[in-house]
Amino acid sequence: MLATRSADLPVLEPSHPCFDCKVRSLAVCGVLEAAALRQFKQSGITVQYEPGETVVFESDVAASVYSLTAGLLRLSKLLPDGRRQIAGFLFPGDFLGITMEEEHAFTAEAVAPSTLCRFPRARFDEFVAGQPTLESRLYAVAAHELAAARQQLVLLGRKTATERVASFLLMLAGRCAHNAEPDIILPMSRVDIADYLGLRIETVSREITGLKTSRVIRLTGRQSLQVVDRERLEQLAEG
Amino acid sequence: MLATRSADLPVLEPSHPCFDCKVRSLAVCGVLEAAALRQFKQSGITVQYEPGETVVFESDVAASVYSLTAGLLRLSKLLPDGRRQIAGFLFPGDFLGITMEEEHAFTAEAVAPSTLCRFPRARFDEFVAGQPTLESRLYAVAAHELAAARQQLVLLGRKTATERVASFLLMLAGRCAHNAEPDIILPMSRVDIADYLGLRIETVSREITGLKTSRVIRLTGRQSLQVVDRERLEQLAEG
DNA sequence: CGACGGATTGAAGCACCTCAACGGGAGTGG
DNA sequence: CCACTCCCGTTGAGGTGCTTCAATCCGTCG
Repeated sequence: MLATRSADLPVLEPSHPCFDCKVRSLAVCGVLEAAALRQFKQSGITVQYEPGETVVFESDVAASVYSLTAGLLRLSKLLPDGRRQIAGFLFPGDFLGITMEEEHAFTAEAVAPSTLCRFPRARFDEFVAGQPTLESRLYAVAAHELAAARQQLVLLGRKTATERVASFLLMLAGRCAHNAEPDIILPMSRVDIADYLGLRIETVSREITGLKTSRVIRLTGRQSLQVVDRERLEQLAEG
Repeated sequence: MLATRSADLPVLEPSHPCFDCKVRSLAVCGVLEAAALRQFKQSGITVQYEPGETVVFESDVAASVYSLTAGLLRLSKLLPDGRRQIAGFLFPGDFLGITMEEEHAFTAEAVAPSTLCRFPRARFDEFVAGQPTLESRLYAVAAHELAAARQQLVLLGRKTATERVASFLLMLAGRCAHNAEPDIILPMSRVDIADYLGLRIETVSREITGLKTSRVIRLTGRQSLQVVDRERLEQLAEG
């Protein structure tokens, strides 16, 4: 697990700019001491985006990096004829801006209303250079993202529609595991799910209906469902 | 480009253990000074693998990291029923072992006869902690791999068979660009190509035949070909 | 209420897969 | 030197899983 153990998290004064942050233990900031964190936070600002708004655009100069504190982003790429692939979703605590290139390779858009801490890239790099723990934390985040992306390669290259949807629901279930309520929330539209799984929305819809019909899941709303037979769902996800 | 500019490469004594290394400028080692490099090299050994041999196995404990100096590796994952996805190929200069997990997530096997420098993970991590330039170089490598993996997500999720094969040939062409001869070498079998592109070998074969028939490429051997109409190939790759 | 956007359902098409046969170069052995 | 085999790649014919196109449903909002 990437999250810093809470025992390691320095306690902050109520006056600290990050005092209220709910994702500090998850975010890269979690490795910083109170003083360093204050300095870090002061070099950035908080920004908000509404659903559908673009945070960074593919081929934009990568002038800033971001830490997502609330909401949900999607990372996507568009082919010339309009086909779209979503490379991943960013959840609170995730970092946006892992690149050594001049330009962003993917577009980042808000799926839900989102709050981010934005840092000028130059200032960020400079700060990182003086904070070895932050640097190695960034490496860990990059390694983690790389493993996730490669796992997704297996899904897109070799899994059937049923396996893809089952894998996706399990991934979301993992994300929701900390919740008290048993519902899995689908914060994104069917179009986003389809573009993430390399399917069409009709296929996603049919697969979800199929899982419902075979009593593996139960729909509790258009954006929420419950896993009835977790074991079966895991079997389906692996083929 | 990730390669260290040759102007930055320290000149080595003929007695230096890395004097003969052909990929130092490409590998992570490229950022080390002669003395540090000597110390680094001494903490590892050189190992050889023949085609088909396994370097690391999926779910093996990640006890070592490697730098590939010659040959070709494939990173792959097997589903329970035998379906296989290749997540990527490692070329000389590439680094094997970007992970913060205890276990490897993918199997690494030799495609061609391969030579690697192997370092015990603990010793490696320790060394890296004392070499900030190496640490940031590793981050750059991870970021680069991440971008490549996400690019491959687009290919697997949204591209047609023709587009996949065309993209693949262009990738190889880029790898061979430094060569004097105009031939693109396909160092891996059709099976490997198919498992990398999320296709069947029959489909790969048909697509290559199609490109040959439409005079976009010319076959100069089973493992080599020439690009006749580069522009057309690029159009085909993008849809 | 009607209109709208997102989701579902249905029917037909097609890109790629599956299964099967064939080809051709490399190695082997007589 | 040719015959044989093996392995890998190619080609062909038929099947299928997902897509495409189209209609319908349903919750939301004016």
